[in-house]
Amino acid sequence: MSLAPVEEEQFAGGNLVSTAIGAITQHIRTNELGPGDRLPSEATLSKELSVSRSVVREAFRSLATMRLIDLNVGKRATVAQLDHGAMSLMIEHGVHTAQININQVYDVRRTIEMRTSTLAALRRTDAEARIILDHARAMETNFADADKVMESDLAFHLEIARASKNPIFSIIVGAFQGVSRQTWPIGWRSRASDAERHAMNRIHIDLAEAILAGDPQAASQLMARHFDESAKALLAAGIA
Amino acid sequence: MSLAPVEEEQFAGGNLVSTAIGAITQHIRTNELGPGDRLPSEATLSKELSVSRSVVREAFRSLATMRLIDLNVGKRATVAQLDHGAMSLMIEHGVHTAQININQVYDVRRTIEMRTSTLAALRRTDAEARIILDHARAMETNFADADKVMESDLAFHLEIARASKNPIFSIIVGAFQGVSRQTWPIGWRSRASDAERHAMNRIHIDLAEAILAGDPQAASQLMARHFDESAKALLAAGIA
DNA sequence: TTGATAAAACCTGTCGGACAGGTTGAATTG
DNA sequence: CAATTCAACCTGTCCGACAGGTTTTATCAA
Repeated sequence: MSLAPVEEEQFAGGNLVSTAIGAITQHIRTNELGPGDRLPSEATLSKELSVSRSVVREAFRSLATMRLIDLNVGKRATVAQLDHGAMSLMIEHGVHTAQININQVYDVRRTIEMRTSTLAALRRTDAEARIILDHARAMETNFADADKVMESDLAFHLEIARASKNPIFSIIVGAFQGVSRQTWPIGWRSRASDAERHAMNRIHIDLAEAILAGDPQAASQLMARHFDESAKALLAAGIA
Repeated sequence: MSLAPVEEEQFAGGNLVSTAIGAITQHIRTNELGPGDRLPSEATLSKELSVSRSVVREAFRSLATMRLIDLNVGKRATVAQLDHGAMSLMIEHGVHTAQININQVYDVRRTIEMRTSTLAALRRTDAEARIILDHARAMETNFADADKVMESDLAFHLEIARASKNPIFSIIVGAFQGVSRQTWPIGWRSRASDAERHAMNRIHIDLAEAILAGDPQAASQLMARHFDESAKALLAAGIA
């Protein structure tokens, strides 16, 4: 329950905040805290670590930004549920600072999502299969409204990741949503005709049906085809 | 160059720190800053955003913890290079709070690394191929010292990711290193005999040679076999 | 003019204190 | 015993201060 003084922490990163972060994560582990469990107050940690409240605050805030903990006014900090927020920021930062390009994002997504569609076909509940199919159909229903099509598309991919029952996949797929929102309209516009756009929606529906039918092979193949086609569309738009 | 006052920021997350974080990332984007470029000082941002220095500090610290920026005493903050630090913390947090289990980690790694080995076989430089092979051989050379074997193993996988020339893969593979360090000894011990351990090393060498030979198919197959075998070893140890 | 040196200005890390609200739990009261 | 009230906590934000480390400027000598 008690935390070791700063001097004994192995998490040293030169500054006190790093050690505080180490102490807090250590606290979570040694006490086997889970999502929702409450952490010590800033004042308590401040005393136990012999550092100022500012240091503890910066540590807390850092962990909150990474979504490891939740902060609320008046309430104590709590252990947070996994969330793609931190990874989203990271990916977007990489793209905006020219350290990552769109093709690389597509390659990762293709790799990951071929797997999520396989797993979804094997593990999805009936309810999940229905939701996935609904999203696919919504894309066709709202064909005229590109924004709605995009949101359904994103929801479709995320729901497949959820149905894979592996939270890491959900996080990764979720992390790319921000970037995808920026490139999606380009791909949509760059398709030569409405026929091609309908064809894309068709693949989504076929994929949803493969998952509903519990056919992992077909699901995976369709996902691959979807990405290959999208990459081609993006290439046509000059994103290479 | 100038930052909008807090009131106009769309990044609102209820607290001022979130808006400051938004303003800073926005600044990086609109000014197209890249790794190494300097950011405004805390005092400057404090004035421009009309918030206290504490708020700016928490924002900076948060971004530094996520490795989006680098902080140094006396120096101004700079844009950072991509790094798996943040994702590592996230994954470890997920594992320690029972939101992620080891099988899920293995599934993601298998999925990702089948791809990195494919790409490495296609894109590796000769120097990279040699380094990968060296790591594989080091595992056999240091057979008696499990710790050294492990470090070579980890370096082997990370180098393959690097050779894939997609930084996102490097980040993801790197992010799992912390967790792997904890499970690796279990897998090593759980193998029935030294013969099995040598067999595992053999796969690594074969894989390195497939990458050197530029055979993506073989590389990918060997990586898959490696993970299937490791999963079996872990299963034998009761990690399921 | 130029190049080295010293000083000033700037910057971050940490501390302490202060106050406005929001939250929680305990004492009080009906 | 239940509802209410109040005191104790707690977080969000601000301000001021000071110890070092860093960068720029100014000075001075060659």
